[in-house]
Amino acid sequence: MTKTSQAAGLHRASLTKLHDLDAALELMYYGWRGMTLEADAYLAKQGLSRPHHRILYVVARRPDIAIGALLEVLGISKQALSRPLNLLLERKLVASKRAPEQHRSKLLRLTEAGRRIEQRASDHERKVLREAFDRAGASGAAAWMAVMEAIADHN
Amino acid sequence: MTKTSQAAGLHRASLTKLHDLDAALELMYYGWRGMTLEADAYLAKQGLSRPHHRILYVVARRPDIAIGALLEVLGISKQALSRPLNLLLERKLVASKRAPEQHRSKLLRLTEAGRRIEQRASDHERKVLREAFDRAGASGAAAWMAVMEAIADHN
DNA sequence: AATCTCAAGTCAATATAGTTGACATGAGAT
DNA sequence: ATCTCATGTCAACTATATTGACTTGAGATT
Repeated sequence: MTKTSQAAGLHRASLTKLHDLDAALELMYYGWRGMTLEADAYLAKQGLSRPHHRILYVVARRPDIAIGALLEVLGISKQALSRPLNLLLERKLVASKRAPEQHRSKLLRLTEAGRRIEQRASDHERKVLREAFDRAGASGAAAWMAVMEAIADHN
Repeated sequence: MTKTSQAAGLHRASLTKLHDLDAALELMYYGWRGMTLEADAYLAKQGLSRPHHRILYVVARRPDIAIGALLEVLGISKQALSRPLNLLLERKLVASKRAPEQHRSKLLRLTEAGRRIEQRASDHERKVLREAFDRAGASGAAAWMAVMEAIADHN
């Protein structure tokens, strides 16, 4: 977890392009890495990682989400959720309470500390995007969004 | 590996946006998923997965690459490389030979079968990109590339 | 010839992120 | 009383990675 290593050689290795879309394909790969690199380093310093961040991100945007709904949004099994979520509960980054009327479900919310960590981690990612959008201008940013939507929603 | 599951609930969950860049941030996540979904399904049918594809992709574009150089490009440890690479060698998707002069290093190349699988897997990814670029037009595609480069090289 | 170095390979232990299956619990609904 | 439903937990497993320690085989150096 120390990650002092050569940070995955990722200076966009110079590979021969066999197809005209190879450059775009590689950009998707390195783009993901570029966006998450600093956030991951910050999270690692907190003893957390990507799955913890995903939980924090979703709970921040859906306060009082039930565990079942969280599982659906994240698309993982409840057993896979339990470890990272329990860590977040232990560290009091997430708080849970029973629903007042629907006493069967447990509702999740971020604590102040959880909100702070979520915000800082996501800020690292948004900073990278903001700088890229600033360079590209408003029209470039809009075009990027349109292309990404087409890719994301493809089928 | 069967992945018959509900494919990770990934219909871009409707989350409240706390920041104006949240939408972009989520698009990066779902974009990666959208691009790789079909390729991963194809690879799984072949009993392979992402790390195998990364190896095939790099070796296809750097014929006669040595193992040490491959490790650098991939940014992983040799122990992490050995399992997937050995599988590819066993299945004769990758062939290795000793360098003629520099007999210490082992040079890797794709076989015909390896080339075919690499091409098909990457084709799935390129298809998604091509459709998105077609919708966005040449200027949209260029803008996307420019933004992605800024994100990838951010550092 | 003996030794040093270097690329590659392998063994063991560990971490993380996920899976499925089986079962327990506690509360509401019938 | 029992059924259902949301949650929680135990166990066994898989895949992908890590570090450390060591071997092997070939070339280079002394």
